[in-house]
Amino acid sequence: MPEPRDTRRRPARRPTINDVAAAAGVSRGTVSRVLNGGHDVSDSAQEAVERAMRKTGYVVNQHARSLVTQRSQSVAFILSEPQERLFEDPNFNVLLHSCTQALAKQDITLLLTLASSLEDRKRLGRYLTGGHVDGALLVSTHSGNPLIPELLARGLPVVACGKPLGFERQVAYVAADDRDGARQMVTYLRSTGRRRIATITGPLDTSGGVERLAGYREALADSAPELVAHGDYTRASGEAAMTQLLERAPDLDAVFVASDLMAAGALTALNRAGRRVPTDVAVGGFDDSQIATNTSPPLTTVRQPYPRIGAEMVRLLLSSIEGESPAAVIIPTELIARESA
Amino acid sequence: MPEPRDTRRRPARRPTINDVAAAAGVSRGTVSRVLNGGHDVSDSAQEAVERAMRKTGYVVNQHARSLVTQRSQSVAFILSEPQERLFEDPNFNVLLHSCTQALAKQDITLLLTLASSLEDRKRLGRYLTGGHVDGALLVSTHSGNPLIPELLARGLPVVACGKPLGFERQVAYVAADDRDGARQMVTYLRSTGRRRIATITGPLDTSGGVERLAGYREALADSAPELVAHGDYTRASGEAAMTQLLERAPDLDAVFVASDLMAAGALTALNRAGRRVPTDVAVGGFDDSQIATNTSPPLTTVRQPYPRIGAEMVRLLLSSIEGESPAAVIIPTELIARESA
DNA sequence: CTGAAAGCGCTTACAG
DNA sequence: CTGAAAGCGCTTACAG
Repeated sequence: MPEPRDTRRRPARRPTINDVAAAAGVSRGTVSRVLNGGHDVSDSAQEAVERAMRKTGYVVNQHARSLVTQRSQSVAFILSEPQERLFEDPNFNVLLHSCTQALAKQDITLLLTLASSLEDRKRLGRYLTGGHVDGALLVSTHSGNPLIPELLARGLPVVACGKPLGFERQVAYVAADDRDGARQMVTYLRSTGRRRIATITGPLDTSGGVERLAGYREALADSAPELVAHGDYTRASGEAAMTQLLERAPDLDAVFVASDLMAAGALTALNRAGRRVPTDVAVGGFDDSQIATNTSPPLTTVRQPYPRIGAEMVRLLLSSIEGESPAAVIIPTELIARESA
Repeated sequence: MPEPRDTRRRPARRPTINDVAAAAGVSRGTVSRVLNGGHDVSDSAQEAVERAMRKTGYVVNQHARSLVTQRSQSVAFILSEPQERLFEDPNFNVLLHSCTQALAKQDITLLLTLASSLEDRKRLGRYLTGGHVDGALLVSTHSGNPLIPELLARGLPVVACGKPLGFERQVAYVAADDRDGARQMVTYLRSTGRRRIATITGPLDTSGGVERLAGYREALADSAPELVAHGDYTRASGEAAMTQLLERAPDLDAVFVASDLMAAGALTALNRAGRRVPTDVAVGGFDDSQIATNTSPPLTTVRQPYPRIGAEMVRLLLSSIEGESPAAVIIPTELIARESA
């Protein structure tokens, strides 16, 4: 009969700074100095420590380090959206990428956290304020999100993408110039001779929803209520809103849609209704995401410079972690003309 | 002239266990016992501590706690894929969701980490082995992924989704029965009278790619090489592979595609080539993801039970954290007949 | 340039 | 049931 094997792994004791110090024949203080940039350390000591670290396979214990420095060297990227949206909307992808890049330069890890349900948000609040992260990037902020006041109360540095409605003064944020972008688009549509210009808005509890609608109204002498329909940034909502608009205002000759993804949905509805784009109806989007070039016809849209937005968010967050008070950065948008309008 | 305001926020000192102890008139030990389940604490002490915690706004410092318990109460969900795939493929979404659910029950936080570039993987390796997480869920594992040996060497508990090629014995994993699923599908296609059955495989450095191809071959008396084309699980690759197959074997009357997303791409190619599905060509997918019901026609496919896969992964990871040795779980698959075959 | 020492905020045997 | 004390693994003035 085979001897019963112990199936439990013995969790190997990790080498500590003491092991390294012993192996290198120096004090823990010197090892620590090497770990933290090697200032005030002689070449010979530096070398001995480095060799000892390799030999022992030393990896710093972040908890111990964080306990004294009060820094975790990581920040959270918080998506408080239903998970489906995260995966449907390429904007998140692009923003995530640019934030990761910007943080990597500072050797800070980005933790992606999802907070779809209320339950999730509670756990997340505890996690974030437990010292796990030095700050948070808040991505899609609907007004009434309970996470904001909680993080604020705990003093966690936060930077939002888009104006955080209700917290404009207290939370740093980076936003594209939504209002001006919408205005540019509508002005452009008018310049091409369109007269019955409808709009599909984003959710009105987000600044993107509110501001782009405001820009639309500003650019129009008179905006008829039947020309305004609402979406929630999903493709399906764009399709539904377009269908609705066609029923209410069959004579419309243009539509400004507050996101490319919704615009793609609107194209589907127009196509089904037999309207040609742009001959019968001109369509303008917003974002200039990857979608804009994949639709048929490709979308005329308003570019949100996400790489820059991400970089600015990171910059603001790091300075907020250093104690700077919350600032707002507004980044200009640009009209990109393609074939849909 | 207005007095220059100090724009720096004073980082408020967080209350510690000492503040709570003082406010409650007990020792730190007693506060700690309340924090850790309240065993061996009198009702009156318990109550006094709870009141003191509310009053002081106490939140436990996780670093201090982790330093002594050697546990972080969080695990990483590692996606070592280009970010685009994460966002394109709904499987990740579903798996992520089920893992989050399963972990939430244990009050463990899930950290989503992306490791697209080599640079990312290095940073991540450091992060993960620095004690930040108690274990890792490895999601899309191509053979040759350098993260696995690194995590292994550091003794971090790891569970993979799909057989981790090259590490089957050393890494716990959960996989659908890929081979049998493929066999079922091909057998089904034959049972409906198809004779020239092609396949579009997944990447051959993943177990899903290898095993589904093996199942396809097993179910066929003789498989001709011109009937096999390769994809990488993206939609575009499915479309390209189908185009290729139609050129090489214009007389094919069925195709088994190793993922629903690639199958959607294949449908596009078939449609463009004027082949009717399923009249001219039957198409079988794999996954039974959301895509399967959205294509036209809806896909006949093989269901991977992701909710169960996620739950099993979490179970294995937790027991691995407890010191259990790596196990493998194979979950049966099921044929779902719809209209494409 | 280097070491000894204090301290970060917790948990957990150990006595009582 | 409770307190005093040791210790988790680091960093950082402070002396020298």
